[in-house]
Amino acid sequence: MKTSQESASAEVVVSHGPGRRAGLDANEILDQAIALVESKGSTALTMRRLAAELGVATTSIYWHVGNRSDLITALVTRHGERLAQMPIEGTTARERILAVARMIWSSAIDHREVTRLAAAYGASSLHARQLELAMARELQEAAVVGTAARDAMRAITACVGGFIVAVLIDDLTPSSLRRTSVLGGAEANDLDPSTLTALSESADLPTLFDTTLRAVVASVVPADLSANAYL
Amino acid sequence: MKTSQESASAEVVVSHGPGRRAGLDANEILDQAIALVESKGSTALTMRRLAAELGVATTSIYWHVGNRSDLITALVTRHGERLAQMPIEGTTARERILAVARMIWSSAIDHREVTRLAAAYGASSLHARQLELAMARELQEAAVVGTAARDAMRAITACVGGFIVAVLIDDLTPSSLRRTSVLGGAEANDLDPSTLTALSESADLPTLFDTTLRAVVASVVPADLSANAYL
DNA sequence: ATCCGTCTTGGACAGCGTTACATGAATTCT
DNA sequence: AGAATTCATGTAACGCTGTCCAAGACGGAT
Repeated sequence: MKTSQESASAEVVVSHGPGRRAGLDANEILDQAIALVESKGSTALTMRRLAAELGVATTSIYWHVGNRSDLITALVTRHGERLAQMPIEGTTARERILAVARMIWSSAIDHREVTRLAAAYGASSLHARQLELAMARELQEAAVVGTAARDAMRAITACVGGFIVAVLIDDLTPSSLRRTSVLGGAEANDLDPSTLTALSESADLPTLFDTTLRAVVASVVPADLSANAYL
Repeated sequence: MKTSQESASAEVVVSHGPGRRAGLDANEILDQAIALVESKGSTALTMRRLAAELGVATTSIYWHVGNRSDLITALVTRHGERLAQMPIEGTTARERILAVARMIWSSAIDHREVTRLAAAYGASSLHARQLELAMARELQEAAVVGTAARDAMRAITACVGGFIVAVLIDDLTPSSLRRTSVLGGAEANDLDPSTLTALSESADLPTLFDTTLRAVVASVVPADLSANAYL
């Protein structure tokens, strides 16, 4: 409704400059919002609290960044751009693709609150946008282009996302319905006792992530000098 | 707005049980809640709306099922028990495990609103509890027990969950930040044009799910008469 | 000095989960 | 029978949320 697009595209460089009014900047709001989310948790991001943290009336935020939807979208986009700075290591194509997957995974865990916020809002793909583009580049380097590249990316990112929510859920759930107790405390059916005890303990997700994604990448990206993609 | 005593008493005059008190049952509340979620969406489940739908004061729900947390937990559990009724088909162990994975996937999509609710509350593993137990049984049939079974289940369910949220997100996102437009509308960098156009179209997730999970299962479950689990 | 576009504000509205308290009905006890 | 106790429900309120509206305050242009 408001002319938020105009101010956003205008890229106001002079935030505190003398010519204009000294006041709020959209970027300043987003930075403060990111800091608030990362320090106090994703559920702590409320318009009133953010405004109070900025020493500003609540409605000022609406003027600068619009909706709460718009706020989160911009926040996630801005934060996602910070994530794609690290270089990608690895010699073979598969290794480099796996490295990007690992980067998505680890950065999501390092900034789990922002990740949670993005997930709750359905903007996870927006959050990992830059990193997914990096993956597309690496896929292209491995001679995977077109619809094959799209399918490969979709499969890899789906599995990566699954592992991410697995971790994020595990340290959030009220521990009475944790996966471990949910499955471990099952009625003694026809399962091996060693399996039951194993299910009551949590798995080593990082190595499990590595093993599984190696298999997924291998099934989608042809080995060097090989042709066929699907097993 | 308030349904006074007259209308409430006029409706509840008939008693559901002979000896005991007439009135609400916890199961009745849960069934109505499930119906409400599946018809009006996961965000429509609010204590007041559910109470209004039952023709009851809001606090009655608190008396019967407690918190909103408890309500959702019980709801998800109850709904999850309905899902594990279909038989599992397939001859080889891998096929049967894949069939269970496919069942989790398809039932989550068929009841996507309940799935969404469970995911938002972090109770997805509780939702799929019965089906995951079925998978544990099939793994045991394939001679995968103990920690290996736990790791296999964790890997498979993580990937399944990833694909589920991929679908659930895609038909919820406000289409301006859909994955397709998010990635397709990227700044024209060093990507193949065919890849860019492919990224702007949505993938065929069902077949992609099948291919990917086949690879994951194969990497975790040893083939018949074979020994090694990991590729 | 006036006007106007930019920015900021206080106050309201509807809705949410949750609780304290009161009230009525059914069962049980005396 | 009548009284006491448990069970089930209703009313009203608290604090919180996102959002909008009308009205101010400031700076530059006319």
